[in-house]
Formats: sequence, structure tokens, C-alpha cells
Amino acid sequence: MVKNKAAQRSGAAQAVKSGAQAVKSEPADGLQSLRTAFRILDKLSQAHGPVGLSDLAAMLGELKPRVYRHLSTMRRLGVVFQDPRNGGYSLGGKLFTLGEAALEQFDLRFLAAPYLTRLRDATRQTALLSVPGNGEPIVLACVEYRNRLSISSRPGNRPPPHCSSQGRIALAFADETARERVLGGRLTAFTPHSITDRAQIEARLQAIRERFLEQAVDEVRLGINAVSAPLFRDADEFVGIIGVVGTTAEIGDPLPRALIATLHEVAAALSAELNCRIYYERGLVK
Amino acid sequence: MVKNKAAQRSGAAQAVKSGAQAVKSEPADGLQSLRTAFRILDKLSQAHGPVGLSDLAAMLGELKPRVYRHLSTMRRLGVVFQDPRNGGYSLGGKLFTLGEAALEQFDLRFLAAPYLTRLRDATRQTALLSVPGNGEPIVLACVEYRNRLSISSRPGNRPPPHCSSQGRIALAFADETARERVLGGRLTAFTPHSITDRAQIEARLQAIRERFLEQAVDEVRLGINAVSAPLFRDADEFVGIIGVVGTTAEIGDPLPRALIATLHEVAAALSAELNCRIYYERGLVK
DNA sequence: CCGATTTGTTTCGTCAGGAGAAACGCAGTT
DNA sequence: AACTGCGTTTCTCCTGACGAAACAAATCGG
Repeated sequence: MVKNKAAQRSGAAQAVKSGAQAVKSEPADGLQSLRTAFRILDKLSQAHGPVGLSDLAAMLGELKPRVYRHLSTMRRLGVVFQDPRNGGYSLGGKLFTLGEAALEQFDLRFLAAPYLTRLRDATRQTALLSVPGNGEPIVLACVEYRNRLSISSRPGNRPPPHCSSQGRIALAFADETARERVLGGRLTAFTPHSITDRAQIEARLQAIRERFLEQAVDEVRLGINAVSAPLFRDADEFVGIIGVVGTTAEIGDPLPRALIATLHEVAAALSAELNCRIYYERGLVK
Repeated sequence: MVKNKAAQRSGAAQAVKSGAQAVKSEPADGLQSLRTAFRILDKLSQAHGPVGLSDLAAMLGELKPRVYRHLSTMRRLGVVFQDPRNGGYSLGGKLFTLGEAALEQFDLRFLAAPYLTRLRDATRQTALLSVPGNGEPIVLACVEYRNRLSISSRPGNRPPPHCSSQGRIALAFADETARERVLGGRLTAFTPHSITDRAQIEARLQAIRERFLEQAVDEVRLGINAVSAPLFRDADEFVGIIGVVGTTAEIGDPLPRALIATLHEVAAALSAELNCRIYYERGLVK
């Protein structure tokens, strides 16, 4: 059952793979079939159409029979779908069902819906809601103006943790190990303005914990600015990120006071509905 | 690694579990850890909040260490989330991400969006879009009237295959083995009007293949009527179901000709966009 | 306050389930 | 026909996942 490490390396062509594993002696690694199964699913989700078994095996640096066993079990379970014509594999309906169930358990999306549209209408910009998952944000909802060229993200997307406003807020309130995992790895720059210097990031995280606000000007795409604020539940449990994205020209840099006030008001109100009054206690909104 | 069958049986308290396995000698069963992993995820998705390890193990009829190993690997992968306070497990963000990716690969939702609203506006009823998965329908989208008491389903839901309009259409065009799997199992009735007689169902499936239309009056809930039509791509590949739901009183039984015409026109137009002109070839729409 | 119970977690020896090499059948090309 | 690619299957061997039992850390109850 030993895995051929050389073969693995050969297949590690494409980059990304955010989770750069930690320094030494990662002791526990869990059930191996589950890990490979989800590596397969990840690859399938990155692909844009059906993928053949051989391609998939090559991309993963695994042998065909192994990948085949996993795929065929998952096919039986409805987790992946196999095109009967050419045998290509793609993600299956069960994943969609599970994903929707997961969303429901977050339950934040439903509470947040009215606040998102309020934020959109007040700012006349696209409003975004995310939840943190292991120190990185996952976009839950995106409401934009219709009938207008709009900047938008898609539910399920994961903005970069280190150089996006949502990402840094997620990092700021993540636990130490998750933060270390992200900041310990390579921090890629998406534009010349992306912040990749660790000390600089840590400083901003500290500022976020005090001001409950972060922006990212031209960091993920040139000409795009995003502003976000954290959401809390109960005493001070961090549960999400709300914010707006738009062109840097429209949003303005430095941020207009009115925009900050609006964002903080919405974040405070939504947090209040979750039984957390920290925005008021800190005097960030009156 | 042998599984304790007696223990399994003891845990089979709850019913449902649609897939009644076939007659004899199911030869291949696939990787066992994957099967248990997805059984765990299914249970978690059925629960409404976080579930403790012991409860989960009991519900599945498995031993704690086994469930624990699976859960802890999936936690590491971000597939499940563990509440740090009480140790309860729930579905994680990665599933949501994968689910959205799966949805994207269906890609039908995006094409269908304008047709759905058109159908809703023309019929003044909630419009539904589903895709078939192993002979059962999975709801992809549901557009309803705002500001009005509305009948609606949710994305990710799976209407019963044998006694819903979407379900029977999915069955009608499913392959023989999937149909057998569904119809071979127990067919539960949700209302006194639910059709559960196999011969009767087969007759309707045959009618669907000719008329490209099916309705289910009071079958899933009393007072609710649904009408659906199949969607095709290319020559005659079945790819989805589109339809409307509303109260039986509003929709009418027998169906008004105008409603049938509208539904068929929309289904034909959407199929045509997918490069299939079968509705026109059959003379179902002019 | 302290035993009693129930959590989630860990250890450990054992054996069957999953691994890899190779072959298979079947397309479409040359 | 020989060749190439594919998805699938078979086989044997060894290791990684299994279950029993012990563990630690909360929670409970009086």
C-alpha cells in the first residue's frame, strides 16, 4: 500500500495547491483512501469539463487502478458522474446535494440576505458574504446590480487569504494554527499591489482586530477595490465577513467615511441579530 | 477489517435509504472507507445541527473509532467541521465549494435561467428546473413570485422518483438499471393519490416518452399539482426537467391547453438552444 | 465537592482490504 | 493487421484500516 513518491512528484505539474504543509513531522495523516478521494474531487472541480481516467491519474501522480477504484466507488455513490459515451468523469449530483446541505447548516446566508441587499442598495456596489473555513474565506452569496456591468464573485469561490479584504479578515480572527498554515506557505502576488510581506500582513491583521475593517486596493485585480467587515455571534465568536467590491475609481481610496459607516452599520445590525453587540460596545457604530 | 454485520443491522433504525439494493450477489462494493465516509456525510446532512461522535456512530451502527477516524480525516480536509466547544460535527465548507463546482459542470442552470423566469411569468406559477441523477431528479433552481405566498422547492432537493412529475420524467428517460433500482424498491405513498403501482407507473412512463409531458396531481402533497416536461441536448440526449408547481385549484385538472403549450414552448426553446430540435420534429410545438 | 457516567480521543496487535504490476477488451488510427 | 490509446479487470502480496480496550476530559448528580 506504499505510495510511489517518485510517481507523485512527476504529476505535481500544476501549482496552486494552497495548503503548503507545515515544517516537520506531520504526524497524523488520516485515512489514505479518503485523502485521495478528495484529491480526485478537487482535481475534477478544477477541470472545466469531464476528465478521462488516464489524465486524472497523471495529474494526480497516481496509478490508474487506484484512481479507478476510487472513481468507481464514488460513481456508485452518485458522487461523481461518468459520461456513458466517452467514459469521462465529472462531479456528480450528490455533491451538489451535500453542498446545499452544508450551506443550510451555515444558515448565515438566509439571515444575511436582507442585509446584503441593503448594503448593495446603500453603496450601489456589489455586496458579498463569506464564511471562514480554516483561515480562508468561502463566498456564500453575492448580490449585484442587475442590468449593469457588474463586478461579482461566485458562491463557493475562495478569495486569497493574504491579499484580499475578506481573506485578511478571515485570517485576523482565525486560530493560530490556521493562520500559521496560510502565512507559513508561499504568498503569491496577483498584482503588483498584492501584499505578500508577512510582517506587513501581521500589522494589518492587528489593525483589523481593532478597527473591524479592511480593504484591499488593486490586490486581486488591478482597478478593483474591496472593503469588508467581520460578523460575530454571541459574545465575540467570529462567524463571517460582509463587504462590498467595486472599481477602485468608484469606491475611492481613501475610503469615504460614509461608506465605512454604512458597512459598519450593516455588520453591526447583522451581528446584533446573532446576539452579539460588540460593534456597539466598541463604539464603532452609535 | 471485517465489518460487524450484527452491529450494522442494529443501527438501521431509520427507514428511507432509497437505494434498495438489487436481488442477488451484488459482486462489487467498492472501497469501504469511501462508502462509510459518504454514509457519514449523508447522516450529517440529514441532521439539522451539529452531531456528536457517539450519536453519529450509533445512528450508523458503526463503532466509534471507525467513525472517528473518518471524521477526523475529513476534518483535516475541510470536508466536515468540528465545533471547538462541544466537539459536535457538521458539514464543512469544502463540501459547499465542491457542490458549487458540480453545479457549474451541469451548466444547465445558467442557460435555463431566462427560460425559467419566462415560464414563471407566463404561467404565474413557481417554475422548477431539475437534472436527472441515477433516475431521480435533483432540483437545480426554483423561481417563484416574490411578495406572495408561494409554493417552492429548494436546490438540492430530490423529489420522489415514482410519484412526482419531475421524478417520473427522470425515470422515463433513465437507463434500465437505474429504473429497475428505483421501481424494484419499496414505493412509498406520500398521499392517498400517490401512484405506487408498478404497472401503472410503467404505463405513464411510456406515455411520457410519447407526449413529453407529465403531471402529478396531489401526489406529493394534497392540493399541489405539478407539470413538467423533459429537456434534451443534441440528438435526443435527456439532460433535465423543467416544469411548474402550484395549487391544484389554480393549475387546474385536466390541464388547460394553454399551459401545456407554454410549457412545451419553453422546453422546446431551451432544448433548441442545446442543439436539439426533437420537440419540433415530433410536432409537439409548431 | 467528589465519584459516576459519558463524552471524544488514543493505543495496539491482527488480518483483510487496498495497493501495484500486468493483462484485458475495445475503440479509433495509421 | 499492427498499433496505439483508452477504461476496466485480475492477481498476489503487504500494509493500512479494523475492533477491543484503555484513556482523558468534560458533564452530571447528589
